[in-house]
Amino acid sequence: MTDPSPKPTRAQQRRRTEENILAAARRMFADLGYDRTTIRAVARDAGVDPGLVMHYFGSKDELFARAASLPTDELPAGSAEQLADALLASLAGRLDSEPVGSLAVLRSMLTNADAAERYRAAGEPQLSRISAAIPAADADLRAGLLSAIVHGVIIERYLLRLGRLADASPEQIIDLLRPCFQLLATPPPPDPHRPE
Amino acid sequence: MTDPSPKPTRAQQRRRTEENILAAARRMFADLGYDRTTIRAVARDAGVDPGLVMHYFGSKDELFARAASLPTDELPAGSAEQLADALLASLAGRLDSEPVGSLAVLRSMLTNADAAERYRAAGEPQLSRISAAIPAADADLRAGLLSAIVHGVIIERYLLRLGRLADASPEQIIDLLRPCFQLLATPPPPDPHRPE
DNA sequence: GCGTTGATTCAACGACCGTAGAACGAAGGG
DNA sequence: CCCTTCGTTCTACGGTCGTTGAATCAACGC
Repeated sequence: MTDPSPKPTRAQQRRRTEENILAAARRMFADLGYDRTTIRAVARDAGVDPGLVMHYFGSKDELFARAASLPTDELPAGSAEQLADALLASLAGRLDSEPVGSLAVLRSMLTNADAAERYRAAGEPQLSRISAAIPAADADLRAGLLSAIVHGVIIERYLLRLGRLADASPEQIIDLLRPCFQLLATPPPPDPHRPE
Repeated sequence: MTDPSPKPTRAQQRRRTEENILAAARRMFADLGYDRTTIRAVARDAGVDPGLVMHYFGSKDELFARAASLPTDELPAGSAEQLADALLASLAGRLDSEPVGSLAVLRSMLTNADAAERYRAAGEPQLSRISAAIPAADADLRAGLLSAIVHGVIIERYLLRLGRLADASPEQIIDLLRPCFQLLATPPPPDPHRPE
């Protein structure tokens, strides 16, 4: 039989430890933010020497860049309503599987300019996608508000842990948010004559 | 004539420097967050010696406590609709006069447990006030969402500076948000028989 | 087998931080 | 006028941080 774990080859072991370090880093960046996360603590958490972290990742900044690279959800093309629903679905996904990666960026970006830039770069295209789909003059603003709501919910639930948002079911939250999203995504039909 | 500024008395000078320090601290805590704000930098910004900051405020924590003490807006009693409007008005106020004080807490609370506790303590009573006024079984959750939206807008506008939210007029934002707030504050009338 | 590579550790440097306490010097009360 | 008060500065300590470079030692190619 091919015993899978008698002696990990050197390359395997290397990748394994590197992954351990990255996992520990993600955890700490999400919990503590960039500044309070120390390379020494990450190394201790991963069971290795601080020097090794430097050897693999070069610097704390690069470690953060590697740890906080998050796959951006792909938004499908479609009408504004469909886009709003997709946005809600994406939020739901981030709500029931606590997104350690994006928490790391969110928590860190408020004190780390690099994290802020990274997040802005990742978020802007989605923002303009949404904005483009909204048939209104203030589409940009509406898209910004949708984004603000998503961030507000995530921050309130995972970072501030305020009120009942922390332990509500994602479905409940989504259900309450859906009408708001529809309202923001689809402005009242642009009839040229005033209705009253 | 009573010349107001030939020789400031000692007490006056003392209070003036103390106020300078507090102003510098508020600015830095809001811009950089708790960790990146150093007593040395605050002192430099205020034009005094770091030791003086310690002498006046005792510790960095107490300096933060003094700098970040924010007057919580009083929410008037009333129906859920009125409360939602009051909440919107409060948000509008915080939107057009950039609230350095509350930014300091908001930015710091994500990495400083003390700031988080302070903010939670200040926010909880308002939350339950709102919750109590909403006639629905999920009032707590609805209140939490209202709070999340407020925070999301402020964070997106001042901290993340994402999209068009950063330079939109408060009135525009409020107008778009009002229907959402009404929707969340006043659930569909509880008619016992299903409408369809 | 043997020299080499590479994963990993160790010890140390310089910088910066919060904080403490002594020292100075002018304002204020008697 | 002198002595006290107190606003203010200076110097220094201990600690932690990111980062570095040499040292160690097992895995690997030939």
